[in-house]
Amino acid sequence: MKSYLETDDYGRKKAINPCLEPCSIEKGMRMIGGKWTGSIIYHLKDGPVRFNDLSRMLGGASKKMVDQRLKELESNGMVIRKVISDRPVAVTYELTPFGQSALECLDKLREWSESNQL
Amino acid sequence: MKSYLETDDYGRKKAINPCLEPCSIEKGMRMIGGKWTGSIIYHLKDGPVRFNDLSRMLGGASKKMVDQRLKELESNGMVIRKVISDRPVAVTYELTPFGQSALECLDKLREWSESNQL
DNA sequence: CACATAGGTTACCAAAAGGTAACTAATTGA
DNA sequence: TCAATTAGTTACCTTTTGGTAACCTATGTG
Repeated sequence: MKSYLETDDYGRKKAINPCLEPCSIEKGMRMIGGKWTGSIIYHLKDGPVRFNDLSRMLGGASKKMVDQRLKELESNGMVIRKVISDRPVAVTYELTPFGQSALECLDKLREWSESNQL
Repeated sequence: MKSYLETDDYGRKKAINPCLEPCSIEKGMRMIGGKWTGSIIYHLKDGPVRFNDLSRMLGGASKKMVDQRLKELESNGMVIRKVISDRPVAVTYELTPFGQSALECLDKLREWSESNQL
C-alpha cells in the first residue's frame, strides 16, 4: 500500500491510502523507538544480562525507565525474563528470536548514527 | 566504545563505558524516532512534496505535528524547505543528502515491521 | 459574494512521560 | 553490626507532548 494523491474534476486533491494510523514505519518505531528501548535491546545482543547490570550500563536511564522498558519489551515478546535463583534473588533478561530480529535495524541505525557523528 | 562490567577485589561491580548519555543508538533514535518523523522522511523519499499534500498523506497526523516535525528535520539538516512561488504561496519540502542517508535505516525498519506483521 | 486552497500560527487543555528519592525484603561480606 | 547487593516498587511532582479548533493572509473558482 502506497499513498499518493488524486485530483478530481474540480481540481480538489485527495490522498489515496493515506497513513490514517501508523504505517509500518510508524508501527516499527513505536515498537523499538521509545526512549532507551533500542539501547536496551542492543545491550542484550550478546546474551542474558541481569537487571542491575543493565541499569549500570545505561547510566543515563533510571531504574524506573529500565524496568518500564523491559516490561514493554517482555509484553510484546522481544525479551524474556528469567529467574535464575530465588534466595539471593537473581534475574536475567534476554532477547527472544523476535527481539533478535530487531538487531538488524538497530545495527543499521548505529552505523548511520556513528558515520554521521551524531 | 563498548560498555562492559568490571568486578573489583571486593566483588563490587562497576560499568566501564556506560551509556551515561545517549549512545549512538539512542542518538539516532532521537533523530528519527519521534512520532511521525520516520514516516515524514519516508514520504519524501521520491522527491519534493508540498506541505498540505504531506499532511494529507499522513492522515493520522495533525498539521501542527507535521509542521513541528518538519521544522525539527529542517533544523538538523535532513530536510530543506523551498518556496517555489509567492503569490499563490507554494512550498515544498525535500530531503537533503543527509536526510536521504537515513532512508536505509528506515527501509530496514519497514521490512522488519512488515515481515512481522506489526 | 461565498467558499476553497495554500501554508501555516495560536491558544487552550488533558494526558503522558519521566526524573528523584525513599522504601521494600532477603542475603552476603567486612 | 553496619553496609552493600539484588530486583524492583511507590509516591510525588514537573515537563513535555500532542490533540482540537480557531484564526491568519493571499489567491482562485463558481
